[in-house]
Amino acid sequence: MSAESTRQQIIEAADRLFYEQGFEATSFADIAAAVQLSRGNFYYHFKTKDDILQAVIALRLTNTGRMLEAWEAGADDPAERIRSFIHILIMNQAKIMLYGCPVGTLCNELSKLDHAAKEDATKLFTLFRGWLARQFAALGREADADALAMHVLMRSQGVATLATAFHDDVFIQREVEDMCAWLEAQRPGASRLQPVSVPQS
Amino acid sequence: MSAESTRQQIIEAADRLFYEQGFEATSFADIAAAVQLSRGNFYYHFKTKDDILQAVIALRLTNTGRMLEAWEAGADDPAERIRSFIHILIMNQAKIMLYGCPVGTLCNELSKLDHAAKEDATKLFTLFRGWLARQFAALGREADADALAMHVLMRSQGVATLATAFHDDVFIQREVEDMCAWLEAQRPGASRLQPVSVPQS
DNA sequence: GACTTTGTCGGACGAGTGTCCTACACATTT
DNA sequence: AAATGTGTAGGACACTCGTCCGACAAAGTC
Repeated sequence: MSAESTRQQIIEAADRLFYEQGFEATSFADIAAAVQLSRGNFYYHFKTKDDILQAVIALRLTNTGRMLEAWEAGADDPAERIRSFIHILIMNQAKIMLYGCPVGTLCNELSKLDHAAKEDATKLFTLFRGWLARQFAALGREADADALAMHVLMRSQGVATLATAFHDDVFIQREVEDMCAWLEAQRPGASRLQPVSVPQS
Repeated sequence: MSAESTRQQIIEAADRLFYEQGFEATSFADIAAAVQLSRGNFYYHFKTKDDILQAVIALRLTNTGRMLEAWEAGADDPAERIRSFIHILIMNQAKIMLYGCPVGTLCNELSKLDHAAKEDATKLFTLFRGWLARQFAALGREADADALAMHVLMRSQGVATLATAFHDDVFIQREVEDMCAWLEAQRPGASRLQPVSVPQS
């Protein structure tokens, strides 16, 4: 097998395992078993575990960028694009209830470990943040686009954390709908007075 | 030193270290060093690491219960009590920006480890959830009290996660204010039409 | 055919892990 | 003074960890 494709397989397996088990709890042996390689052979592709982490973060940055481009190509209305973001909570519902948000949980773990790559992991958030802010600006909210972006990001993180703890898909559904209602209320054309945004039970 | 007080010291040190470093990343040796005990001596007080985790969760449940009682005693207005909850984001700002929410990060970690104690950790959330729901019910929102409680919990978790990633105290301040504005709008007496709830930048 | 490169294998390394045991200092009781 | 019980110390244990090495097979190059 070519070195490049083996390397890619390793990164993808590590990506999945870091998500499902966490970075520290995933050992070289785990990844090696997943791609059916000897543990020692790893050294040929990655000198250290941190190298794998860097590669995984780079992969996630690439994939995330592609996803954002696809959402942008898929809709002209900025609000519709933001809804695409919100709905990953539902699309990835099952995995989120098991393992949480891949970005949030990784950032949390690396922060606790005081790991050198924690700033790199935060770049994943920054990518979403910038994209969301651009959508809100396109929606006519240039002045507070970044604050609105952080608000959406905040909600998605909160939903993911509680969904993991309570395994409650009804909760996810309800909060996604509430988030979409909030989003509609952010259009500059919308009335200053809005229906009270309440999670319906 | 009495066994009871040594045991208590161990639990408190473990509580802090589990929060700051995470459960798995904290070793017996770390806790032993923190309370200046020999590592081997630990076995006298705790048979396994999981026992310490159980004790830490029990301690947190007790402390949380006490805190909730204090908030209840400190204000008659349910909204004021809920604000007490919201403001822990500001009171613990510094620690949250470093280590996140003690409850959320623990639940996330234990979920990934598929640890037996993950349900016990979730009880910490359940404690807050029930208390918040009772406050919303007292506010006159019996019908959707639990959904509102989850909504507040969700927001606090989201704020904590992003605060850890971005180390942004202005963001925390802004979201706390937005949350308090949202809270006021939940009073049954409040107009059906509300000012658009927007995080101010 | 000889030689180099590439990718893989099995295993060794030192360190650190959770767990567990024995020995001992001290206080209390008999 | 002797015996007992409590809390601590130090280290052994079996194991896993990340890291790293030397050997080797397959492929390509001269």
